[in-house]
Amino acid sequence: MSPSDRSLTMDDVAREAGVSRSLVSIAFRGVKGVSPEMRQHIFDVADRLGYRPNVVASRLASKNVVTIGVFLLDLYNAIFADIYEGVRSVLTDQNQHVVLAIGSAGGERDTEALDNLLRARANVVIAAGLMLPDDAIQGLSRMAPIVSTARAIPGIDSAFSDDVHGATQAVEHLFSLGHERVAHLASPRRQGYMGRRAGYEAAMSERGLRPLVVEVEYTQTSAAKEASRLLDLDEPPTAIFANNDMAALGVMDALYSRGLRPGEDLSIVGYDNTQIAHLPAVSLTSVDLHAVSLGISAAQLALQRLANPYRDTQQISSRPELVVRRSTRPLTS
Amino acid sequence: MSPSDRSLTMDDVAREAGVSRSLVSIAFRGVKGVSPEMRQHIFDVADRLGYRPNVVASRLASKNVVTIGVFLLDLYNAIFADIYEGVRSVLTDQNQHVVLAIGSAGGERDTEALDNLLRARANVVIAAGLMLPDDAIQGLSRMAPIVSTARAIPGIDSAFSDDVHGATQAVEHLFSLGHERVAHLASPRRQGYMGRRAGYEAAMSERGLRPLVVEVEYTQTSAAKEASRLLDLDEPPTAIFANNDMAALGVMDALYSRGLRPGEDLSIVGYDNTQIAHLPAVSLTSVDLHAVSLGISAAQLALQRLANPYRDTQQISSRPELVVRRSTRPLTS
DNA sequence: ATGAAAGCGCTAACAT
DNA sequence: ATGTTAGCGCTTTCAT
Repeated sequence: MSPSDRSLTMDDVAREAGVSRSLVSIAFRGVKGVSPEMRQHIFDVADRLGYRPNVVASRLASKNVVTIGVFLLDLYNAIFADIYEGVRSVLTDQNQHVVLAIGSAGGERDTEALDNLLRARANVVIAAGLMLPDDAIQGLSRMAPIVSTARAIPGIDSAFSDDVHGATQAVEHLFSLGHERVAHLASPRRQGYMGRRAGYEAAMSERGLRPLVVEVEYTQTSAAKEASRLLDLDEPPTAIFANNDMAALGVMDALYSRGLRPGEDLSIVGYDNTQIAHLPAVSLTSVDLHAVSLGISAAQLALQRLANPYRDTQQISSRPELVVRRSTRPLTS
Repeated sequence: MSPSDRSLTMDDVAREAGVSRSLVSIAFRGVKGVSPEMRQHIFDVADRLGYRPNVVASRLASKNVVTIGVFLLDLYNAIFADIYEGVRSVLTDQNQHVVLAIGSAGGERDTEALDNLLRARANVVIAAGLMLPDDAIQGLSRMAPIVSTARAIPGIDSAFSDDVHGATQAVEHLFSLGHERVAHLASPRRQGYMGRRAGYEAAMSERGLRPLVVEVEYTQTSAAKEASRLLDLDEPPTAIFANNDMAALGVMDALYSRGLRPGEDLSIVGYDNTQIAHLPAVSLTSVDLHAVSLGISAAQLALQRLANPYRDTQQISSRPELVVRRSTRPLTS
C-alpha cells in the first residue's frame, strides 16, 4: 500500500529492457524504427513494471501530439452530453489529447475555463455554448483557433443549428393549431443566442400578430414565474414558445401549481428536445437541434483547422426539426 | 487572423520586461522573491503580450503543482453533474490542476479513462461511479491514490451514501402505504452496487415477504420492458422500487403505454432524486443521496490524501433521504 | 531582489 | 535497428 514517491520513467523501462530510451520512445509512439521482437519485449517489460508514458512530458517535447480543448457550458444540460458524445466519437486518434473544461449555465466561468484550455496549450478549442460576446471569442481565437458549436460566430469556425428556422417551425406549428396569442419566453439578450427570438418575432409579424416576448433567466423557476405572470394577463396567451426545454418545464410547473394542464389549457413548445421532453409524463413538443451531429461536425472542423491553419473559416448550418407531442393541441374555444 | 506558429514563453516576457526568466516565474507563481513594482511590471508586460503560463511545462518541472484527476461515469446522468459541482467547489487553489475523464454508462470506458488520468500523472484520482470490480480499482490505486465517490471500496478512500439504508427507507415507505407485493428493478450485478438490492431484499424478508428482483440494464427502455413483464404477471406487484430514477421513468413509460397512471395504478420509487423527479408532471418519489455533498467529501478526502499519503484510508458514509412525491400512494383495493 | 544553470521526462534529429 | 544528444518551457537550488 505504500505509494512509490516517483512514478516510472522511460529510462526505467529502457534499463530493465536493456535498450536505450529512444528505442522505448519509438516503440511506444508506434512509429517505425524498432523490430517487432524488440517492440514486444519492450512492451512486456513495461507491462510488468506497470509503466505508463507521461503525456505531460511527451506533450512538452513533441510537436506531433495535438491537444484538443473541449469547453462545455454546463453539465446539467443534457445537450452538452450529446455534443460531447459527438465530439468524442470523432476524436479517437492516439496522438490526439483531449482536455475538458466545464463552465456554468450563466456563463460566469467562460473566461476561466477557456483560459485553462489555453494554459494547457490546446492547439484548437471546441467550444459548446459559450456565453461570451463575439468579439471576446474572436480575440481569444488569436491564441488558439476556436470552433464554436451550437452558436454561429462570424470569423470563427462554427457548427450550429438554424435557430431562426427552428423557431419559425415551432410558431407555425402553433398557428396551424389555431393559436394566435402566442408568447415567447426568451433567453437573456446575449450575442449568439438571439435566433430563436428573432424567428418567433418574424413569424408573428408576418402573420400580422403582435409578438409578446418575456426574458427569463436560465432557470426553471424564473420561467415558471414569468409564465405565471403571463397567465394572469387579461388576455393570456393560449400558447407559449419557450427558448429551451428547461424553460418549458418551468411553464408546466406554473400550470400545475394552478391546477391547469399542459396541452389542454395551454400549448407549450420547448427547444432542444432533451430526454425529458420524451417522457410520456411530460410529452413536450420541442425542436430538436441534433446535438450529437453538431458535436461531430465541430470535431471535424477542429481536425480540418489543425490540418490547415490558414484555410477560410467554415460555417456549418444544420436544420433543426420540430417534434410534436402532447403539450401542443388545437385551440378549442 | 494568421495564427502565430509558436506561443509565447516566459523568455519572451522576460526579454520584453528586461529581467531574467526566473523572476518572471517567481512573479507568476505568486511566491515571494520579487518586489511589488517589478511584479506589477512583469504582469503588465505579460498582459500586453497576451502571455499565459504553460501548465504543461510547469507541471513537468514542478513537484509543487498537484494534478487532481476526476473521473465521471456518464454525462447523461445529472448525478455526476452534482458530484462534479461538489468537487469543483472545494478545488479552487491556484496550484491545483484538475483534469477530467469521462466514461460511459455501462462502464465500458472505465479503464481507458483512468488510464488517461494516470498518463496525465494525476497525483490523486477522484472517481465517481466506477464500474470496475474492487480488485481492479485497488490495483490501480497503487499507481495513484484513488478516492471513490458514490461507491464504497475496501482499502480505498470512499465517500458514499448508505444504499442499504436508502433502499430500506424506500421499501418501508411502501409498506406504510399498505403495499406488500413490492418488486425491485435492480442494476446489473456488479461489485459496489449491490446495496440497494440488498436493502430491498432484507426489508422484504424481515416483513416475511418474498423478494421479487428483476435485473435491468442502465437504460430506460430496458426498465420499461421488464416493468411491462411484471405488470403481466398473474399477481402483478402493486409497487415497484427502481434502482435509480432512470429506471423508474422506464416504469412510468410502461404504465403510460398501457393507459395506466403512476401512483394511482402502481406506486413507484426511484433513486438519486435527480431533477427530473422534481418535475410536477413526473413527481417521482425518490431517494436523495445528496450528490453535491458526496463530491465535496470526495474532494476533501483527495486533499487529505495528498497531504498525507500514508494515513489510513477513510470511509465517509452519509445518510440518504427519502423524498415522497405523488408516484407513491396508499394501496386501495 | 535578481540571475545562472541544472533538470523534469519525454521527442527528434542525427549518428552509427 | 539502435544509441547519442540537444532541446521543449518551465521550476528551483544556488550564487550574487
